[in-house]
Amino acid sequence: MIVLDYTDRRPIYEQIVERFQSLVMCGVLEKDAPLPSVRGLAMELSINPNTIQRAYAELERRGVIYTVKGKGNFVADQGALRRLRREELLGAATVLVKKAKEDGLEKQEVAEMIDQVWEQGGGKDD
Amino acid sequence: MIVLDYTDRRPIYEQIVERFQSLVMCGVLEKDAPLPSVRGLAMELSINPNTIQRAYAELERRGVIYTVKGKGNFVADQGALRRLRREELLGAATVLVKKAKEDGLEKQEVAEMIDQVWEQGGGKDD
DNA sequence: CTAACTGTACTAATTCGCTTATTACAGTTA
DNA sequence: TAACTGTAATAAGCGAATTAGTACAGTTAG
Repeated sequence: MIVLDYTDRRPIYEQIVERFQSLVMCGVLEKDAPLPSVRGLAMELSINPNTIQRAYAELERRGVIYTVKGKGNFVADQGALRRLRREELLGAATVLVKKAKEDGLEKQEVAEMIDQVWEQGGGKDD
Repeated sequence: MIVLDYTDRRPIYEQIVERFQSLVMCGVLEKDAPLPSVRGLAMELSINPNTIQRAYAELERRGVIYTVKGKGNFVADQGALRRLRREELLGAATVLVKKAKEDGLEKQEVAEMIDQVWEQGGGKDD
């Protein structure tokens, strides 16, 4: 369910955060579904429990999951998550626009590029 | 010409690389234009010459600039660069589209988002 | 109650990449 | 020759990420 990419420059706790966020967002993990235990997942990934702990703490801070001491971590209500994803989407759009402007492209050109990627790109509606 | 952002998580040598790449890409720096000297730019930015050196080495590796020992660094022919930036731009667009599809958005909605970010975002044409 | 799970907290040590400091060498040019 | 250019190399410092280890607290099944 979780795969680490050690060639990725981002820290692994951040990869874990992103990964669970995606799993929740796309419906694989539904509301109140339990996440792997801190120690269990650490064992499975052959990393330190502290690192999992850090990832879970961040997920809770973002409102993606909630914690019950002694029981575990569970997927939270998705209201906050939708807002979060909206922000991420805006972030991605901002990156793209920034690059495009740096290169002196016109808005029209970016729109065409989006159009092209949308059609060809391996997405959900294929 | 070069501004460092210490709140940016990326290393400064990478910021310098990106910055010069943009300057070349948008035509501010044309073919064979000289770049600031290693020591000079280091002085101006109050950082170590080694860091500039590293950035210039990377720019040369990418084919954005070329070096003449004893004389300086100069902007290379832009053929390779255009292809490079095009790829980066496509990458950013792909990330955006992927996220959007994950969230079940329509192409139209993404276009509107781009439009909005384009207008409000502090960009080149303000 | 006990054992075996859960999460939480904290400190020390390590590792790794970025950056600095410093020195030295080599090519160019006025 | 003097004052620029780039290049190379080593040592040191720093900070973030990660590990290791220990301890404490809540839950649950036997």
